[in-house]
Amino acid sequence: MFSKSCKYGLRSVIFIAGQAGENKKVSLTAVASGIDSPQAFTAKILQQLTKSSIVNSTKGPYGGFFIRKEDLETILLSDVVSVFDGDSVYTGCGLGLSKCDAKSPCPLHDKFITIRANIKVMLNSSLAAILNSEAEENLMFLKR
Amino acid sequence: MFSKSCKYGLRSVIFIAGQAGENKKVSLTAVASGIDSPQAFTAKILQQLTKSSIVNSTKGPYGGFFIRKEDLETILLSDVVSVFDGDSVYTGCGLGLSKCDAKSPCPLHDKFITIRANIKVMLNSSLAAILNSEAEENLMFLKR
DNA sequence: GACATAAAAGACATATTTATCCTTTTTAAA
DNA sequence: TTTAAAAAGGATAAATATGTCTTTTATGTC
Ligand code: SF4
Ligand code: SF4
Repeated sequence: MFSKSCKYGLRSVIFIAGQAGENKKVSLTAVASGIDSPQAFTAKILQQLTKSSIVNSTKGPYGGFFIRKEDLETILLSDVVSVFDGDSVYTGCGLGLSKCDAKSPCPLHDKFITIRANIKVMLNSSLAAILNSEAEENLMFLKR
Repeated sequence: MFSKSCKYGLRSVIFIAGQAGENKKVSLTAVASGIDSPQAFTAKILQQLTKSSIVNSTKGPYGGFFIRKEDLETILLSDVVSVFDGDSVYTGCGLGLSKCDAKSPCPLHDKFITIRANIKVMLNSSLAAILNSEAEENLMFLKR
């Protein structure tokens, strides 16, 4: 469904967002251990996320990665996915065909449309929505 | 969604099934050009499909790949997918987590369940169903 | 049996994704 | 100003996916 990078990215963002309460910053080490991912690779993931300004960062002591509280509402999961996997989720064809032509659709057309619509709905969740759906600070699921 | 191998596999099977009317056999060349895929790689794909006895084959002159008419009803798209991508479609986790625990689900749990259910429905289509849904021999969509 | 044809099998090649390591730059605190 | 913490960047390595090529094996025709 999503690339591994994308999954780490989603988990990273959710983890960092979980700390956004007091504008707290988290270090690379904290993120990697918080989502149980390889640290060096996670560094690259976080770089991409900061370059696309989904997360912010400051260098030096007491620095780290963070997301501002007021941004939780506006950042959508789809924003994160598009950084890593582009729009393949929406345009990708179930049979690997290059064109999806609604006029002469393949036999799976309708079913694929449904699936894509579901995915779209899911990715339209804001970070705030994700966090609210869980009991306070219970982000343990990220480390499974 | 599916690996490239899997997509070639699906298209190959649908193409071969389309010829199953008269128990006709099709050569590798015919398949590759019929679904517009790299020939040498398609050979590998077809090997895997015969090894898992989804398609049959005979060597030598007048040989080729074929699917028996009576098997069109029983072969499901899910059979093909599982050859190439295993059960990752069903078990794979949207966040790349190793366990999906329904007791302490992640925030995306419900939405993912829905998506997976849709995929399951789609893959439950038999080859016969796929072929019937199209006007006779109009399998041009395979070459897009 | 000799020959031609077509798939099977395995060795080889390339591309992409995933992951690690090491150095440089920035920054805050002492 | 020195020092240490932390991200940024570049180079590289390992793993996987994708793709090609050559040889072997089976089978129908003559
Ligand atoms: S409907 Fe058919 S042609 Fe369109 S994207 Fe899906 S598989 Fe491809
Ligand atoms: S519901 Fe959550 S834990 Fe379960 S598979 Fe989906 S993302 Fe993973």
